[in-house]
Amino acid sequence: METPRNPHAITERLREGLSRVGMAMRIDEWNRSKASGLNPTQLAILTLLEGRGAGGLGVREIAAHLGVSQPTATDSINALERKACLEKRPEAGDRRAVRVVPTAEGLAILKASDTGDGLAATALGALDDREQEDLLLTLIKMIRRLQVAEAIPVQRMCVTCRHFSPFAHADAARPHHCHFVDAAFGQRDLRVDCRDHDEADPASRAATWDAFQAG
Amino acid sequence: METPRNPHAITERLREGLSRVGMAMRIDEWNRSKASGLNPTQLAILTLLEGRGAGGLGVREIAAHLGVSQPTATDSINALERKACLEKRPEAGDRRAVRVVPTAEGLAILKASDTGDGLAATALGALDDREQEDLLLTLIKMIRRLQVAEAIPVQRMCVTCRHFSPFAHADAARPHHCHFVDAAFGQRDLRVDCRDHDEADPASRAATWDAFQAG
DNA sequence: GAAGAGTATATAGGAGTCCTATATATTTTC
DNA sequence: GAAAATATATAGGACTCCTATATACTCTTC
Repeated sequence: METPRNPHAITERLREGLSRVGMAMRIDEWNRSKASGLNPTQLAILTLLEGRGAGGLGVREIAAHLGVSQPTATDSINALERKACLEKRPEAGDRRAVRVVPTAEGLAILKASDTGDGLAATALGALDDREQEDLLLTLIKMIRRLQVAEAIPVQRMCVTCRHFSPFAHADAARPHHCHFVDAAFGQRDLRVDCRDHDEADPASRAATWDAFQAG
Repeated sequence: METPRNPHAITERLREGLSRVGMAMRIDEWNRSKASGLNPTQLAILTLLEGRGAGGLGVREIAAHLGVSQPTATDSINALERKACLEKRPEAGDRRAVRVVPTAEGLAILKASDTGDGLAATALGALDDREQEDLLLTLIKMIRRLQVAEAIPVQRMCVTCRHFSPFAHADAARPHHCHFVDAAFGQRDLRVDCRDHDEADPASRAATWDAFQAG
């Protein structure tokens, strides 16, 4: 595994590459934020809350999903509350806790700011269908590893969902099955953040992953 | 291309996935920053300057590489200057301009903070050699597209370098050649940010890329 | 059933990021 | 040599982000 000079591990170069792509995504987020009056962190919180239903999330959960400290999450939640984009509701049965729920106003701003194009779209546009699918599987693997290591909260991915049956069908284009919607779907349709996600228990998560990998 | 429900484009899910991995990398950067006393942005600037030699970079260039506004770059450069991690030297021949150069102190802090492991390493550890190589190629494609679109400054990648000859050798394990070190190397050794990079002119960049893609 | 331990959130305090708009000092161009 | 362009700095302001700690509950345990 000789390299031209100053050998770096491939993981180091992958990190560099991911970081460049990440930079483009940050620029996208700022552009998106200009129209809305909310900065990227605030948009990230609303995005997180969107589709989690009326139950909302606690402050601590939001912090974990954003990868920031709890006081930082409180800061940003307060900023959004001032702007009437969300509200804190008392949690029934625990008077210390709070449920953070987006307002209709907040969801409208979020929706309006979603242009759907930008630098991330440009970058992904360099890839053909096959490469996109491979990238999706690669990212899912990486995210799952982070979950298993308990470095990030469980994401709402198909591969950790109770409703997911990998390679349940013979059809190579649509081998998987989702019991929630009771329909077959393909590798490229795997979800990273599905609002109908229902976390499976650890044992069946592991079994599902094995079946997914073997398929 | 039916999906279980609420069909999202695959690009949307890829963006989500990249964003999760990016979050893990941000957490890494904060962890790294704790020991050093420099925050992630400051470490990013030093990383950028490291290996660019005594010539350094201008404020505007640094801003472009970080994807932030010029005043923001000035802010962070000043913070680093206060901490004696870099200095601003007058540019010979242009009295408006400045060359930002890291100090030995700054480089030492940078080096000391580089643990080499962390969440990014964990995530990448879920991949086998083949997947890592594919991911590297995918990222290079994406980054190149962003460069071509002039969304980000030219990165110091092999595929835009004057010294790079793609598929110059019959050896499938080491098909490429670097004229700077005059050695053959493989796909998985492609650089994302090589300090010996020498940007080729647009015409030969395009020709090199075509040859690289065809190979 | 009252300490004590643990958990959920808020506050305090402070450095620094990040923006837009604008000022200052030079080059460069016509 | 005036106007246009360029390189950086300043001003002003909203917030992010941290650590440490306070406050208010809830759960455990003797």
